[in-house]
Amino acid sequence: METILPKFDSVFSIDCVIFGFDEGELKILLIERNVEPFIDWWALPGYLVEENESLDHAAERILYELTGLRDIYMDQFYTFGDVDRHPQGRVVTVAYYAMLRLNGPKELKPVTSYARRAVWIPIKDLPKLAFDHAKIFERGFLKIRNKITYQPIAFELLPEKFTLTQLQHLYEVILNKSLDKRNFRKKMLNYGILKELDEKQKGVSYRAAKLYKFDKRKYARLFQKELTFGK
Amino acid sequence: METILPKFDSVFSIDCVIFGFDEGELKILLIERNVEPFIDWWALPGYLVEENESLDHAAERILYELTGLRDIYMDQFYTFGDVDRHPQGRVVTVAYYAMLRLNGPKELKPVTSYARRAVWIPIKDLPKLAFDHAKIFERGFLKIRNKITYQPIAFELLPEKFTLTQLQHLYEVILNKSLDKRNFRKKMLNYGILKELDEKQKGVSYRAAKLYKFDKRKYARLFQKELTFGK
DNA sequence: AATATAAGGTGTAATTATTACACTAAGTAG
DNA sequence: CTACTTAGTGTAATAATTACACCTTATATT
Repeated sequence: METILPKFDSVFSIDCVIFGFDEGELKILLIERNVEPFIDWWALPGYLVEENESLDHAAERILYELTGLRDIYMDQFYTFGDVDRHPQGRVVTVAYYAMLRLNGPKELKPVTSYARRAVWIPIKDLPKLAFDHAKIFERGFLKIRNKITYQPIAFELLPEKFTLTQLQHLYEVILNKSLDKRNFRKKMLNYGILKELDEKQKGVSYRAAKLYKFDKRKYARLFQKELTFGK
Repeated sequence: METILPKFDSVFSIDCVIFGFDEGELKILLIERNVEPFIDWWALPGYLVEENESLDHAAERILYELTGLRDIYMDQFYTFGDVDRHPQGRVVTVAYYAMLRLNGPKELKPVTSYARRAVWIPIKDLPKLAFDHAKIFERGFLKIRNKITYQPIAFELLPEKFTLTQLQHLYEVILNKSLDKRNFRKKMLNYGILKELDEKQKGVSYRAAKLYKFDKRKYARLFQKELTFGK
């Protein structure tokens, strides 16, 4: 590995692809930058790693500063280190994704100096992004699309109580294909990681669906098992 | 992301888990360190990233310096950034794995200053490793174990021409379980990514097995498809 | 009260993939 | 020519995946 430190000025940052599911759409949280470079551009939330924090800690901090939320499922997925990815010098960035239950406001007032505001934006109409953030987003999205086929991470995006139709819809949005209702239910219920509640949906203008809860204990058992989806 | 650079002295490095398959064993390439810290310890090959090279380039360079080989399949798998992982300061390291056809000598004379020598060591008897390299190895190994179940990366480890038994043995070593010969062959041949040759093994003191070649064209088609293994 | 609307909820048969399992064939060495 | 060692092969049972359509239930409307 390494010998005499440091060799040249370098710095690393964290960037986060924060997914949320709302109004039947998959969204990510973007910030409007307040500082140069790329001032006024949309960007992924991210910032430099502090001197005395681990990468994971930095990722959690950045998420907290934007959303006020802690203890969110985050996963590191790739590190981007092209020489010219930052116009002001060498910055290597470690990318994380997170999945959030969306229920708060659509626009957040972040408690950071570098972002004017943070907004949930549907992934199907993302604006141009600063730096190489479009590439980072792409890779993060690919990651969760793969992951969802063998690990039920989708639950992180749903409210605590949800209907099977909501769950299916989320899968469809992430996988970008439609699934067969009967097969989907059969498969999901077979996993045994859903707890059927004695409750039904409220406030809908049609037949209310049963609500389900995600069973974390049983989920843990399935953790490493591969699950796939067909049509 | 980032604003005014840099904030503090920091540096990043690459560490490589380089797999090879030889004498029926899965091995990795370790170096004996020539410099402080951890002088005389075994470590994963790795070094600081240069000012004007990308991460991928640095990984390839490090591999080249050790083995003289270029154009090897390498994949970034995780970045380790605990504050205290390096005794001399903050070093974030980006880890790559590589897979190599092993046919050269078992000990290499690396053309680097920081390594006294490089040796292929079976993963089942790894020595204590410098820094957090044991953790890095573990994660890399886990990665290829998962990956091999859905992508035929195993071919990178075999000679150009190989027998089905050799291939099966490699799978067994990586997955750490024995597989059924008939099922394994059926499945492998079904993928259609093997080309049967008109050649047989030479120099064995028993019935010689047919040799196969890996068909890269067809492999590319299967690339994203998931393949799993049972017993 | 009757009707329309909209989503909820359900089963089966066909196909495909996975698993378990044991013997004969072929070549080499003595 | 015999013994040894690995190569090579098929089938039946089980499990998983797919394709596919109708009735039910709650609400809203008249």
